[in-house]
This record gives sequence, C-alpha cells and structure tokens, in this order.
Amino acid sequence: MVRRTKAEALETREQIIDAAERVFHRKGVSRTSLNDIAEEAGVTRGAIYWHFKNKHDVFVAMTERHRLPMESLSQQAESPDETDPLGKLRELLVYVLHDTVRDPCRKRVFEIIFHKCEFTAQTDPLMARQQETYLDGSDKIRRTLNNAIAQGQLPDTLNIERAVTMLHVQMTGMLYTWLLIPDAFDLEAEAEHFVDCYLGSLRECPSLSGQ
Amino acid sequence: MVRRTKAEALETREQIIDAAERVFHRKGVSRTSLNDIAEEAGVTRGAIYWHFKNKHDVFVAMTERHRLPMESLSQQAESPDETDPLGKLRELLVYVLHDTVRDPCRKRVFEIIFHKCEFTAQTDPLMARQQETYLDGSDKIRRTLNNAIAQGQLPDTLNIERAVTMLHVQMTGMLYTWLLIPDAFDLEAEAEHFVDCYLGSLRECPSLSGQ
DNA sequence: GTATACATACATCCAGGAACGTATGTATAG
DNA sequence: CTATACATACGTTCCTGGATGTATGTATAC
Repeated sequence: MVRRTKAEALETREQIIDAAERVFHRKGVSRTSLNDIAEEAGVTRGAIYWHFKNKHDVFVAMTERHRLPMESLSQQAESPDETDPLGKLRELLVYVLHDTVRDPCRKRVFEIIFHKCEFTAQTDPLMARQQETYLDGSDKIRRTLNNAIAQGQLPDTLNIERAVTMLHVQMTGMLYTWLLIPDAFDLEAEAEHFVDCYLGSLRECPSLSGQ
Repeated sequence: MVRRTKAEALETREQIIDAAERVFHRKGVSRTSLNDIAEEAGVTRGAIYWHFKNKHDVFVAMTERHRLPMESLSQQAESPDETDPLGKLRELLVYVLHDTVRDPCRKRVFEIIFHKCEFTAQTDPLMARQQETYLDGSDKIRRTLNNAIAQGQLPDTLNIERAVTMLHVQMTGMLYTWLLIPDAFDLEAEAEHFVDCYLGSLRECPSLSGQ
C-alpha cells in the first residue's frame, strides 16, 4: 500500500521470492509471468520491478537463497583436521537426500532447477553459475577425498577425478530421477544404501583406481 | 513452394521436426515460437498447423522419433536365451553413452529433454510418457539382471530393485551432468570405467544385497 | 522539535509487441 | 471435382517495460 520501513521492505522482497518459488513450481518458470508472481505475493508488478530487474533476476535471487546454506554445510567434511572425513561425507550426503524428502521448500527449489526451467545460450549467466557451483563442489569433494586417503580411509590408488565425477553423477541422478518420478523408489529409505554403495565402490572398485 | 504428393508431405513433416529440434536446442522449448520453427524449416506456420495440433504436439513427435530406436536396441540383452546377458548389458550401456557423444542428433534431443524443456502439471501427458518410459526401462533391466543371476553372472542375493534404480540413476546422472557441463569429464573416454564400476558394485557391494 | 528536502517503496496506467489459433485463399494430386 | 497440403490474413490475448503518481520514511538544518 504505502511506504514501509526497511525491515518491512525486506519482508516484501522475501514474500515475492516465496511467491515466485510457488508459482515457478506450479507453472514452470517460462510460463510464469510477473503478474502471476505479484498476485501470489499479494503485491503489484510495480513492487516486483522495484526489488528486481526482471523475472530472471527473481529466479537468480531464489536460487541464491538456497545456495549459501548448502555451501556452509559442506565445509565440515573438507577440513584437514577432521579425523573422519569419509564419515562426515557420508553424513552430509545422506542428510542432503533426506532433507530433500523432508523439506518441501528445498524439494521445490530442486524440482524447479531440475525440471521446471530451461538452460539456453540466453540464460548464459545461469549456466555460468551452474558450472561455478559444479566446480566449487568438485573442489570440496576432492579435498575431502584427499583427506580420507591421508587418514587411511581410502586407498591411495584411488582415481580421485573419477571418484569426484561419480559422486556428482550419483547425487544428481538420484535427485533428478526421484523428483521426476517419486514413485520410482523410496528415496528416504534407500538413501543410506545408495551412499554406502558409492563409498564401498571407492574402496574396492578397480575401475576407480589408477591411471 | 507447395508440396504435392504424400511422400513430399511426409518429408515436409520431417523437415518441420528437424527444424524444431534445432530451434528447441538453440532457444529452449518455451522460448521458441511456431514462427521460429516455420522459418527454420522454410515453411509457414500454416504448414505446421496442418501437420501438428500445436507446439506441444511437435515436441511429442520429436521425442517419439527417438524413442522407438532406443526401445528396439535394448531387446537383445533381455532375451532369456542370451548366454551373456551382463556382457550385452555392458555393451548396450557403453554404446548409449558413446553414441550420445558421437551422434549430434541424439545429443541434441537428450539436451532438449534434460535441459531445455519444462515439466509441469500442464505438460501432464509428457510426464506420463516419461514415467511410462521409466517403467518400461525398469522392466527390461530387471529381466536382464534376472537372466544374469540365472547364468551365474551375478549373486542371487542381489537386491534387484535397488540395482535397477541404481542403473537408472547412474545413466541419468551421467547424461544430465555431461550434457550440462561437457568439460566436467570426458564421457567418451570414461564411459567404460563408469559402466564397469556399476557392474562391479552389483557383484560385490553388500549394500546391493538382500532385504 | 519541527520544517524542509529528498529517497524509498510501492501502485497505476499506457503503449508496444509478440504469439497463438482460426479462417480463408489457392494450387495441385488423385 | 474433391480432398489435400499448404500460404496468407486477421483478431485476440497476454505480457513486458517504462512513465507517472503518491505517500511515507529519513536525514539535516535551524
């Protein structure tokens, strides 16, 4: 309605992002208009244009809101002081999978990114961040695996690059598949098994050694 | 200008699908208009509306064209007469990965499905076919794995459902990741290693046994 | 402490442009 | 001659971005 205080304005901003999250999830990003978001948020398009440049800007803000908590989370396992890096990694992976089942908000954002938005040359900045996120994640995993080798938890013949890729592939594939077809398998119940299977192959699989 | 015979009309139809494939890949499905497709195909929107109901119909036709060859391909491994079902499965998996790298057409379609289209409640029929494809694939894999057990290539303690899911997850994750970030890893070179790693875990991983 | 000056946080309005679907025209095949 | 295989033309519906309006917060001067 009328001019708010800074705190209230920030709340409005959050409400817009919340609304966007819901509408994106319902209609897909490209089929969502700023009008849809405005209606859902109980404001007008004017408000959205005040806080954001355009729809793409809203989308980026939405992803950003979920990126930071994820980042900080993974910092535990990669500390060189950690005596059980593999255990921490296991914990982290299982947590992310479980949390995706339990936290509807996280689930929604993952669903949007995996199945309800399009990456094209026009969304280049998005692609760039996605790649950035991938590389950052790879670094963290790499450090963690190196720590695990140093602690004698993994064989030093391990092909680290291949192991890093494998982890990305597994996690991505699991979330992608389960979010597309939730009935395909019980993610919450199976999460530990799948993670253990990955960790087991790190120790034993000859295809993950050498070269 | 005007196509006359039935054969020529069918050719026009194919050209429209070809064009759609290219434009979908370039701009993303939702950002492509029928006009874009028409221009790329060298026809007018009228021609598209003659052959297809709307854009969604074009999209479905495009996916359909690539679905059938895939289906027939996988029939070899699941025959109960096959003496080396695991070998055939390995061959098939490696082939699909390699072919995705080599055949730009297949690559394009995969890229569109993974990264350049949105699944929503409105695209319900699409979701339904996607699920159908998943279930069909699961059946085939299940049969193949059972054959492998019968042939003594895999332990009979194998948790087949988990193994089936795992295979989907691995393949999906690999294609998804590589198509999004081709520089992440060398799919062509690594394909065999990854497949062998999966097959190895089927034989040895305790997390894939029992229950 | 209150009047002034300006920034902030929106709402409202307007013009322009796609994109879609349909209706209609037309030339050729059969 | 009739159905097919398109091209063309038209009306309608959204959606976007920006311009404009307006009421309130906030800092400063006195």
